[in-house]
Amino acid sequence: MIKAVTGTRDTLPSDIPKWNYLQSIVESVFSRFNYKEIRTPIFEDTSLFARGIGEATDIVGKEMYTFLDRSGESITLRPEMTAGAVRAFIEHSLDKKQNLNKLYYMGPMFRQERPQAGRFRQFHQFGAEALGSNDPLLDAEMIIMAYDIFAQLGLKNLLVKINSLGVPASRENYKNILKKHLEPFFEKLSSESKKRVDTNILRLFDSKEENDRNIMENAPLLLEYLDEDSLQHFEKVKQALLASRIPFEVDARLVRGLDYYTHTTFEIVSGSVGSQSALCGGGRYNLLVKELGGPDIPGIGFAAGMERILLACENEKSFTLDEEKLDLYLVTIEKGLENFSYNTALNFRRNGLTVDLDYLNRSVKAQMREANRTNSRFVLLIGGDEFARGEIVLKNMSTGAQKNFGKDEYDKILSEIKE
RNA sequence: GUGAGCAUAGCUCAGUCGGUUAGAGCAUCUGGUUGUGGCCCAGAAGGUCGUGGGUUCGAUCCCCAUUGCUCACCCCA
Repeated sequence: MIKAVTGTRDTLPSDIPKWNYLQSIVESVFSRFNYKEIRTPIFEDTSLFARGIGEATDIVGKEMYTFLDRSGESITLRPEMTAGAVRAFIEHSLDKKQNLNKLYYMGPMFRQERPQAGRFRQFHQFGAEALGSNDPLLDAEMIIMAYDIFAQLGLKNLLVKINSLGVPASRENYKNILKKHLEPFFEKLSSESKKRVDTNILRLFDSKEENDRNIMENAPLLLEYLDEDSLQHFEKVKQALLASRIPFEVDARLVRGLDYYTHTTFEIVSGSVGSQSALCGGGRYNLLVKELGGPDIPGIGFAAGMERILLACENEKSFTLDEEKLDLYLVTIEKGLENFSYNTALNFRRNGLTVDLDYLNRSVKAQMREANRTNSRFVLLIGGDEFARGEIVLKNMSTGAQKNFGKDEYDKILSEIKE
């Protein structure tokens, strides 16, 4: 048997309603904040991600689905959306059309990792990007939108964490201070952390090694070394969050994995999923647009993992959806009337009802069971004495009451069903 | 890439201290009025016990390998 490739999943008809529900909430929240949807290709030139996300990151280093196409181009399935959105923004000079572009997206992403609870190789994200303003209110807006979406889904067990990485100058300065501080402890660090001292020293705060954690416990924090502008920016973000009544905490150890972040970074984690608990993450990236060959324009964005969100919703039973119902099921009692039933069904379908009927030549009992199984509100019985008199019988499946109609009285039947 | 656990019917799982016809619940199908659902009752269908090899008179059960899944690490949404 051929099965879905490792880390990919089928979304079966029974799964679709909750996905649609999630998507409808995402769309409604984003559009109320006046974000416009953007769709970009699922694959891009490999160099876009190498430059945009950063060569040193795990995503680029070991997780991308990269291949040569038939003409020898190196192609990569998008592992995240920001790089593609920014590429499109630059390519179409969106900054020339309006000063601030507020964009959102939804779609599949690809990373070749070992699957785990809440992690897949093809997974889905929604997210937003605001390009063209350094206003801290936009930083807060991202967090508010994400939080509002989660809240509308009924999620409870959430924690908003924010931090600031400042600007490159103060960050470089701080990195040197941190490096000096760690020198006496260097030999005690885990081997992974030793490598990171040179490549990405901030990530040492992320280490789960007991020993590393102890060492980092007393390390100086970046927040203490931010320049004045960065501190003010961060302060305004916090004020906006306070005003929005979203609970948050400053986590000076929150360091995000992508190279392009400046100033604000944030993450919302759920206590209701497994160890992959980040439902969304994002931050400001004032250098990325320029890095990708565009104008010197600031940006901020976030991305949220839809599988993780739905997992949290299921574990918390945070919402329930109505059962899917049919308006009408046609039961043909008598052989030879199949065409009449079929055409009658078609007529009601064209009048906006959700209608089905038997295609398996089954007994009346089996047809009734099918009507029940599909949660049909009404059944139309076709055949027998009534049909010989020119009538068909409408049965209300919740009350069991039956009513006769002339077999051409579609309008009467329609209004009976619609009320 | 590393580690651990699991693999029996469509689904969720029993079970065999190695022995002949491998079970349950749910789901499916048929019947219980010649033309009426849900509940109930009766019955049916459905499994080469993940795959390959080994041990044995005999393996679904023990051993080895392999594949897949799950969870965790790394990292991330």
